[in-house]
Amino acid sequence: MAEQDKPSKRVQPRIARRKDVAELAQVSPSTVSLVLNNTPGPRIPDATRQRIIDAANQLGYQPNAVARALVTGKTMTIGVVFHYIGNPFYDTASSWLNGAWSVFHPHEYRILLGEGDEEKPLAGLYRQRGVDGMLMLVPPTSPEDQDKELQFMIEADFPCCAIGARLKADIGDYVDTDNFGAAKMMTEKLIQAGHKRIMHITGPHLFNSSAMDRLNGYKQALKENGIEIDESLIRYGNYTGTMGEDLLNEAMDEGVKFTAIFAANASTAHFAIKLLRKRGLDVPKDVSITAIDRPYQNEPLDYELVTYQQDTYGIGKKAGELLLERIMSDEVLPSRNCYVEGTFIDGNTIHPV
Amino acid sequence: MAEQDKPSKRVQPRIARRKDVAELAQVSPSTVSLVLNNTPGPRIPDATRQRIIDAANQLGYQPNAVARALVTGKTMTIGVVFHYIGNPFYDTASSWLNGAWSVFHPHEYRILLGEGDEEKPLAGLYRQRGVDGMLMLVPPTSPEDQDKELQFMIEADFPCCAIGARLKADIGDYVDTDNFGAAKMMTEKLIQAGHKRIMHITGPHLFNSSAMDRLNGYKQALKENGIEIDESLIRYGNYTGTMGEDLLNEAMDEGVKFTAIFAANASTAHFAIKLLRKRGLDVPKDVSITAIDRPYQNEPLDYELVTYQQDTYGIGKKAGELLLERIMSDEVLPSRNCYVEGTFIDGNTIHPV
DNA sequence: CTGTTAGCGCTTTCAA
DNA sequence: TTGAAAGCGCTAACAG
Repeated sequence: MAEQDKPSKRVQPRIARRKDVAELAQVSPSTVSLVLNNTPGPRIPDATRQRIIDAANQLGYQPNAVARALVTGKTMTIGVVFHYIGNPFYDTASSWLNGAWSVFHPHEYRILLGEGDEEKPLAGLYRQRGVDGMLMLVPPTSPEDQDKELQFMIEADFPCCAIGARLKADIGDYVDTDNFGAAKMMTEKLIQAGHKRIMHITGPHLFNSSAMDRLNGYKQALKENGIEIDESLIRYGNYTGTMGEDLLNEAMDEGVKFTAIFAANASTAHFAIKLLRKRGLDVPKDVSITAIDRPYQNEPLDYELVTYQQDTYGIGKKAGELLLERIMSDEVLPSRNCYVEGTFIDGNTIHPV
Repeated sequence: MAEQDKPSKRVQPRIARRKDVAELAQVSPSTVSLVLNNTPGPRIPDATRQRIIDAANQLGYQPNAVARALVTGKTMTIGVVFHYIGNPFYDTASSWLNGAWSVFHPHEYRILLGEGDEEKPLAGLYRQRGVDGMLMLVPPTSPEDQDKELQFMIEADFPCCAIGARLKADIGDYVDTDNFGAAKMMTEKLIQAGHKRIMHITGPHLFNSSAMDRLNGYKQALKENGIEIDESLIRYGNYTGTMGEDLLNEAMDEGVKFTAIFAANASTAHFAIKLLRKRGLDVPKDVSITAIDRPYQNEPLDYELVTYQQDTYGIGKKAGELLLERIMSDEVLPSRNCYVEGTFIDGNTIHPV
């Protein structure tokens, strides 16, 4: 009675506690835990066991996760952090999350959405909320951008996994598309069609490892095929279509000659195609184009981009698996880089030279 | 020393506790709380205060949210539940979430992603994880589908807010587009262009209140304009384009005559347009079309749909605000239905009859 | 087999 | 002005 008398205007039907179950089942609270948690050691007779289970059901009892977390030190919560973007949710993020969700949900882990804060993206989730592991979506590539909290977590062997950009070498897990390989492949598609003057419009290669890898894959393809790298053909963009459009416009104004473009992503390719057409060129007759990822596919386009489709769901799933494994393991696992295979999508944006 | 000796192979740099701060600052643990929480009553002298703050900074101390939650009863966590869908994340969900995030984040509330489970979508978040409030995305409309947990929460005056479909009348808050008004408007656009035989391809009106409201808005528009409702013109779909396509195909095979279509959403409209063209009809010359929401706008379409664009970000934000207000308030607030205004988008899919 | 006990880290009276 | 102590609900030894 007395304990219900906190002066609150909300009169809530009290959520059943362990004690309530114990009283109803005529046992002590710890026995309730023993039974409901299926604790291995002690053997509770079936009669008692059943009494407790019935009581729990009757009261709709579910153990308070907060109290449990306090004593076990595990919150059964995975932090998901989106680095350095204003909006924490965007389209591919959904499918990464779906993949991760699919592995965590069955294990009773829940996803807590991170700070989304440039200042302290990790501190809160790790130190305050006590998440059991962390999934970092597109963290910054360069070491100096990786904050002290990350450093602290790494030294603590805290389970974490990066997606979409790797951390410093050999630190934590990393799951992504093989951006190097994909870029190399998509460049080679153009080379195989006879192209030699291939422009590459990059992503933000200084801040994002996927953009860097794609750039390197492009270069490698040229090298292996005896094509000299011409810096005037490399235009440093940032994955946004409008930026890519401007860069291409600039290059064309400069009179740079090229017969093909490998665009770092679909949006860049899309805007490039728009611009080329605006300037009276035909795709692929005059300029062939490949890229990575597809334009949003629910809507019809009047071209079919030759591209490499990332498996974002698969990446999220794999990342979840690695992270879960790391969380489950008592040992400190070595860092793992893991590439999830995507799909080559053929189309009509390549024309033999 | 002894307390570090738990047999774990992970040697973590210990996260600083309140006690550590207290020792470093030469005060008692409770004084640390007093200072760091800015507790109103006691006046700690500035010297002590500063010593504590310095110590906290030096150790990177941040209060353990789990322990705090256990004693305060507030987890500073908002549960977000996606009802009855396999994948908890999808495109519009992102923008709802972004809106909600924008209000919760500054108040230190974090978002915990819900069960996504048809069995017990609410129980875990509410009873186990102890979230302070719940945002329900597209919950089922019909009372019998609203589970017992929801009933329990309602009786407990637990703060919750539905988005995208309302709960039973006058229970909890509800934020959405004014689907009735929007549907009425989009139907009237067709009527104003002289159309009288207007087909409506609905959403899942039995399970989703937005679909139901749109259907009613359509009917109301006809009524107010003296047009008799012809049941053969109402085709009961489920918001998916393919379903809409089949229904339209069926209707046309039956020889139903119509000069316009009000589609319940953009996907339905899109597939309808595709089908009409396939069957040799021109949009809008032969059939005019309006809908609600726009097709994915980053890609070019060869039509511009006359439609009503929902403000999903705004809806999420408003829902967050109502929920936060409810959480903050000691009193039990009355239920509120709140409509967030969208935008009429003109296009070229209406042709005067 | 089951109950008692000692915390997990914190907030919050209440004393000193 | 500060510290001591109780307790949030639970787990996990350890007794009995």
